[in-house]
Amino acid sequence: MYTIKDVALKAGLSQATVSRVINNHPYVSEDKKIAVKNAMEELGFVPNSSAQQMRNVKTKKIAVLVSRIANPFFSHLVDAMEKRAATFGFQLILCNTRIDKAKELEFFKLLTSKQVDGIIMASVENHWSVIKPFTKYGPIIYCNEYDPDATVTRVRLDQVEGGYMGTKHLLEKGHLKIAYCQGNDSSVSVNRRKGYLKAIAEAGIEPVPEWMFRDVFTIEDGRNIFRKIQALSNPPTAVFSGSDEVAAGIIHEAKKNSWHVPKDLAVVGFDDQPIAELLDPQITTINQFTTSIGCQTMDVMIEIINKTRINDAQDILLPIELIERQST
Amino acid sequence: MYTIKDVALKAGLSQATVSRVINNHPYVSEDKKIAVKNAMEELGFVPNSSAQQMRNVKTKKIAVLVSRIANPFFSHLVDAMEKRAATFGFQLILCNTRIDKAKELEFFKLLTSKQVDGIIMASVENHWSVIKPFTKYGPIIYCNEYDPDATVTRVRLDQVEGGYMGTKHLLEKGHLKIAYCQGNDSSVSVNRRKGYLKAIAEAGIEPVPEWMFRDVFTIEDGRNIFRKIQALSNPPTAVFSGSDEVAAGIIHEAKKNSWHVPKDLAVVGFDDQPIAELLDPQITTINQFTTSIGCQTMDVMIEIINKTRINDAQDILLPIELIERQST
DNA sequence: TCTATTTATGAAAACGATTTCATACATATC
DNA sequence: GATATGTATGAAATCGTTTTCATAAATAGA
Repeated sequence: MYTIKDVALKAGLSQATVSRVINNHPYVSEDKKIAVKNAMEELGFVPNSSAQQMRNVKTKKIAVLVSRIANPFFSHLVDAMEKRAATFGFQLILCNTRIDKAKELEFFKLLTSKQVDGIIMASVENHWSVIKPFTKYGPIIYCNEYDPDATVTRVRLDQVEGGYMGTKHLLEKGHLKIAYCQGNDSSVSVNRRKGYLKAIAEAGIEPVPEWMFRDVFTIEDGRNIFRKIQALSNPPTAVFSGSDEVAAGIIHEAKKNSWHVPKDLAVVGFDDQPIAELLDPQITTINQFTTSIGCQTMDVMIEIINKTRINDAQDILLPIELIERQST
Repeated sequence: MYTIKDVALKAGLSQATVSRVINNHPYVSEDKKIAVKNAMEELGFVPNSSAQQMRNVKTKKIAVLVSRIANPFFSHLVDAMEKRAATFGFQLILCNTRIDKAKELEFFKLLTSKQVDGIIMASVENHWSVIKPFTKYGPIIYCNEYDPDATVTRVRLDQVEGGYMGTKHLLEKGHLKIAYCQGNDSSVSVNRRKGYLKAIAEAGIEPVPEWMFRDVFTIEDGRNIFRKIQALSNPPTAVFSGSDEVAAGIIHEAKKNSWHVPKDLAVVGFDDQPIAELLDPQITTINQFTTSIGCQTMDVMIEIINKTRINDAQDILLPIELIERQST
C-alpha cells in the first residue's frame, strides 16, 4: 500500500536515503537511519518486489521441476531442497511436469521472464538440445538425471551402479530368471537398465523381452505386473523394480495370490521409502539418500546464482547403497 | 534480453502498439499485429514479469503453506492443487512452515511485497489476530484448518465428525479403553479430539489422561507410542491415531512385540494413504479425499482472485468417510 | 589556512512494461 | 457536405524501486 515515497515524506528525507537504509548502504548517518526505520515500522512498509526486480535485484526464487510431487521420492527431495533453500532466504516454485514435454517447456518461461533466479531439473522430459537455448537466461542444473550431452552441473547418483547392485544381489541369491520394471525412458531408467543388463551379461544370461516391463510407476501398476507375471508360461523368479511403491504393489498382490515372497518371487525395490520397512516382508531396496542429494543440489544452485561457482559440464556423484531386507 | 523497445524498433511501430498486441487489445490492424508477432518471434521476446507486475498485472502465483511437504497428506493435497492451478495458468509457491510460527509469518511477505496473488493456508500456526492484518494485502483462505474467528473462506472437512466416527467405530467393536494420538494443537487436532471426547462421553466413558498422546507425527513416533502403551499398567485396547503413518508405526511395533492387531490392540488411522491398504493387517482409516479438497480450495482461491467470489467468513464442508479394514 | 578526501544527502534518470491522452483517418448519420 | 462516431496509432506519463550524478559538509593532510 505504502511506497518508498510515503516513507520518505514521513521521515522528512529523500527516497534515495530510504533506499539506502533498506539496502544497508554505507554513508547514512545513524539518526536518519533510525528515522527511516521508524517511519517504515509505523507505516508497515514492505518494498514492492517487482519494482526491486526491475532494478536487477534477484528474485530469490528457484523453480524445481519434478514429474509429480505426490511421488514420495520427489516430495522428500523437494522437502530437503526447500529446507536448505530457506536457510539462504530462497523460495521454491513447485513445477509438476507430469511427464509432459510441452508442460515442461512452459516452465522455462519462469526463467526467460525473470521470475526465478534458476531452475533445478529433478526430472527432465525434453532433449538437451531443446533445453540448452534457455541457459542464456539463467542457470539450469540437473538433479538425479543424467544426460551426457547436457553442458551443466549434474548432481546425481550412479544409477548404473544402482541397477547393477540390485541385480547382482539377486544373482548372488541364486536367481537366474530376473524381471525388470522401469518407468518411462528417462536417463535414470536408462542407466539403471544398463546396470541390470551389465550384471546379467556378466552372469552369461540373455535378457528376456517379456520380462522387461515399462511405464510402471504406482502401487496399482505393481499389482498389474504381478498379474502379468502370474500369467506367464515361463515366469521369472525375481523382479527388480524401479521404486518401492511398485515393489510394494507386486508383493502385496503376490501375497494375496498365495505366492511366497521371496521363496516364489524375490523383489528388490528402489528409494528406501518408509513403506519398505513397514511391509511384511520388508523390502530389500536401494537407498538414494534423498536428503543429501537435495541439499547438495540446492547448495550448487545457490553458489551458481551467487557466482561463486561456474555451471560447467560436471558430475557430482553421490553414494548409493543396497539395503537387504526380507523380500530377497 | 530483448525489451518491448527492441520489438517496436524491429517492427517499425511504437511500444504502445506492441503492448496492445501482447495483451490482445482491440484496435490493432491485422497487418501490424502480424508484424509485431513476427518481430517477437524473431527476437525470442518474452515480456519481463516484474515490469508487468508494476502495472498491476497479476503475478499468477499462489503461495501454499503446509507444515511439511514430505507428509503424504500434504504432498497429495499440493499435487491436486497444482494440477488444478495449472489449468488456470497459475503457479504454486511451496512454503514449508515446519510448525514454526515465525517461519509462517515470513511467508506473508510474499503477499505484502506483491509476489503472489493469494495465500492458501493448508496448515496454520499463528492465531487469527496475527494473520488478519495481512488480509488487506490480498486474499488468504484456509484449507482443512478451522478457526471460527477467521473471517475468511474455510474449505475443510468436518474433523469433529471424523474424530467421532473413528471413536464410535471402536466403541461399536466393543472397546471401552480407547487411547488417542494427536499432533500439535492445530484446529484439526482440536476438533478431532472434540469428536473423540463426544463419542466416549456418549458411551459414559471418562477420558484417561495417560492415554492421550500429543506431538506424534511420524512412523517412528508411532513406534514409541506402542512402547509407551506396552509399558502401562492399565493399557488401552484400542488406539485412534491422527495419521496412517502413526498407525503404521504402532501396528508394526506391536507385531514385532507379538501383539495381535486387532485382537490385542485395535488401531484406527487417518487419511487413507496408500500404506493403509498395503500393511498387514490393513489399516482401518478415515478418508479425507485429498484430491477433492485440493481442487475445491484452488477453485475458491482463483475465483476470489478473479473477483467472481467474495472472501467472507464461510465454511465449505466436504464429506469424510470411514473405511473399515483389518486393524479393528 | 588551504586543499584533498571522506561522509552524507537529494534530484533526477533508469528499469520495462501498460495506459492515458492526443491525434488522424475512415466511416456513418443527417 | 458537415458533423458525429469508430478505428488505429504514437508520444509521453506512470508504476515503485535503485543508482548515478551533483553537491555540501565534515574531516584529514600539508
